[in-house]
Amino acid sequence: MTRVIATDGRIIGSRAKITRVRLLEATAKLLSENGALDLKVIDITREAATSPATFYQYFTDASDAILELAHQAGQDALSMLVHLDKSWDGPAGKQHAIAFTTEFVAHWQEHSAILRLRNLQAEEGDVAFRDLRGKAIQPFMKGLSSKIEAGQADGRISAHISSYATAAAIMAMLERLVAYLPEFNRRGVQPNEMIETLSCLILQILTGEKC
Amino acid sequence: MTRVIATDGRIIGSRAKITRVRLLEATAKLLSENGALDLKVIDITREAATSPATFYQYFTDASDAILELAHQAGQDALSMLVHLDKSWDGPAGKQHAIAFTTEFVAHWQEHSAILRLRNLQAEEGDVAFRDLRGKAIQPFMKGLSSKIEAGQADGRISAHISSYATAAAIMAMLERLVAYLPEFNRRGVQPNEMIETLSCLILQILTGEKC
DNA sequence: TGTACATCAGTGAACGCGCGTTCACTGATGTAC
DNA sequence: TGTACATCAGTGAACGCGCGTTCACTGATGTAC
Repeated sequence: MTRVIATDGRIIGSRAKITRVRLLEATAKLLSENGALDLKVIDITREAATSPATFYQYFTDASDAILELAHQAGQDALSMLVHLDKSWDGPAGKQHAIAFTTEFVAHWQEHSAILRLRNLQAEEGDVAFRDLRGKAIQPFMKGLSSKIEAGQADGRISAHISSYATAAAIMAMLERLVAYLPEFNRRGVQPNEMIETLSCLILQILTGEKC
Repeated sequence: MTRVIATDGRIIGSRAKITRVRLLEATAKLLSENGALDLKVIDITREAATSPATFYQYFTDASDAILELAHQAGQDALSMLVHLDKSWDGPAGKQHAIAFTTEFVAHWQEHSAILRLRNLQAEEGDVAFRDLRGKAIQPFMKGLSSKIEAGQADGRISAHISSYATAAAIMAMLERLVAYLPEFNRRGVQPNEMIETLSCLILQILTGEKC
């Protein structure tokens, strides 16, 4: 994934890789501190203590760097898929649901600035971001919808709902609920209470069992 | 809400109001066509066939206009609250759920560019947008959580989940699922199928009944 | 182990564009009599 | 009903800033012998 050639055709060695990473880190930092609307290449290079010309050796523009960050965030999410591979039936289901939810929420909290921007760009029609998002979400959608389909085959879940739409609804809940966390804080709802509730809902949707 | 005084202290008459509306419409149009990242005051005035100086008579800057649009969108959402005032118990519940879901989704589709941006700004810490969003969401949260609390009082819903977190989860689902609609299209999931599924899930969460 | 050369990596400094913003002005509309 | 004046509304044109982007250059590192 990491390109081996700079934008001007130079071959990138180990030293250059470090600089590139520094630029990416600076981008991520500014993104979460100041938001997407005033991200500037010049600020990134200031933050990374380098020069604008250097930035353009590694990225064609700011959105190129963001795309890379979004890609990395997507990769980082894959590890939690193990929780979807297991069966959530029976008493152990709750533990899996909680583990999955906890990790998903933590992942979104950690990468919130980038994931938010990725989604915004995707929704505004940027093809590169849309593809990236599609690929990042696909394994989750698959894991969730196969659980629903299994439940439908067993008759535990109503057969006339769309497994794909249901999986999307769960993803929507997970992705978006992180935005409510600061509000939860203000209202005195504890994070673990929120995780607990969310896990319950997801488990209920996926297995048809109340919890 | 609509201010009666221009930024330079002039009193705004009926003619000026029309110009102001034209500027707002132009802002909304550009926002949904080109996205938030390259919205420019100069483009807004070009679109509205007026001059930059005129824009600054009515708004202090672009985000001032967006704030106003977001406010209007919030007002526009209030009408669907009637569906939450009714009881969703019994066989009629499904109809109310579908009506509510349908209107909510339609509302988000209509104002997606602005609501998306409002939420982004709110999450990135802009106080004005956060307040606006808080106020817009509040009646929905209240309507949903009181349904949940009623269900908990009846014993139909587990008592150890947070009604607030559950309400937020439903809002999250509703708000975010609109982003999946284009993907649904591509996969051949019909919009009404999605509404149906979403209504089922919400009804199940709110009443504890499978549907 | 040292020297010469090739290649990798970084950047100073400048250019130019386009946007945000404002001011001083013109034009349009309303109102008093 | 017309005229004079006050007020509302709109804008041309300019300023200046700051950002994106590039080029030609210097400096650092690696490698051959």
